[in-house]
Amino acid sequence: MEDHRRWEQSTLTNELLQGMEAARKLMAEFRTESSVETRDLQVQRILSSYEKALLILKWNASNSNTNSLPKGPVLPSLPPESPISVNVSPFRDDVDGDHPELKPDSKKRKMMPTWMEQLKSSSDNALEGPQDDGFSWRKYGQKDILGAKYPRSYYRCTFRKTQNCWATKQIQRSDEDPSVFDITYRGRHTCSLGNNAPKSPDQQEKKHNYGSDIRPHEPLQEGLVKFRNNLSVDTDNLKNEEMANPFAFLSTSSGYMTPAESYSLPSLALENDPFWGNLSQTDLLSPNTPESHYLPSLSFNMVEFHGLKNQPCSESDITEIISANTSASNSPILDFNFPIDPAQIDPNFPFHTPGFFP
DNA sequence: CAAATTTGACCGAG
DNA sequence: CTCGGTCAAATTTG
Repeated sequence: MEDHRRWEQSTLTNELLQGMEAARKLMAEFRTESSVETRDLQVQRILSSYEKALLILKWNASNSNTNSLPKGPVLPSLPPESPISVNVSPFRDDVDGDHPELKPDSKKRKMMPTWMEQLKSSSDNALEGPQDDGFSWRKYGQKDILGAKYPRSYYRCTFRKTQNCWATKQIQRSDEDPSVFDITYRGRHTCSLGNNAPKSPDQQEKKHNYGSDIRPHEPLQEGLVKFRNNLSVDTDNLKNEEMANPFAFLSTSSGYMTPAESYSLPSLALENDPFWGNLSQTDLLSPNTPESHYLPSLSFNMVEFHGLKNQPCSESDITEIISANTSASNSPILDFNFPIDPAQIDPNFPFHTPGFFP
């Protein structure tokens, strides 16, 4: 409780400060003749910071009187004008108190933290599938799923062998909207990527073949083409970078910080700040990155399962939650469920600003 | 050549 | 048996 307050306080302050900082930089950059990308980056940061701050405030307000433990997809409304649609709902985590990371035996596999996100590619990427999420995955299977139109792809962390990282994910194209991908993550990253370890750029993998499921299958093309037509695309320079951020597990405090800040941070490699660790360092911090791809996606919707110990869910529960969320994706819901310790300041939600087009 | 993907076989759960 | 998930040999990629 107290922890929460302190956490909120510092996060809020932090976000606002960052927003201000970014705004200043932006101003400076407008004077000089800086690149569009740099400006975008700054704007991105500003928006992100303010959004986070707002969310925190919202959440705080709606939660101040009730108990601090939210359960389920309950969060009162966010500002309706908010372009973001984030939905976080608890699911499960490692429940047994032992050391799960070490041996995710087939049995325990089910007990791994699992969460799901649903994201929509911009029309540019509609055929490609979701963009790189900052990790490197190796596809190990593909299955046709019973009532589903599109096959499901199975990925595991590239470093499973070398670093004993057992994170996996599944990607499945949505039936009704081919540009929407349901991504289910399972297990945390324990690899260097997940640990926010500095990583040589050349090691950074970029190409993902999510689109491969489009190949030997049937009328996909036609549906996609149609979709393309429906969406006017002028978003040429817009690369959609989504970020699945299981922030309930997050522990570090990097993220949308200024490069200086990020670098100076000790970057506590606590199991789970995979996303922000990577993104902030590899993507955000290096203007020389060929692709500047953290521009807003058209829509982003994440469902996160975090597992309350006293509230075990079954697989069927999951799907229920998911579909529920899916259908309600227009009403942004946020359910923070942080077992966070106050020292961890900046969980850095992957909020985007889909409405923003320069 | 190594590393990533493809794809049918395999396996366990139900 | 079916289904979803994984394995692993063959193939592709770079």
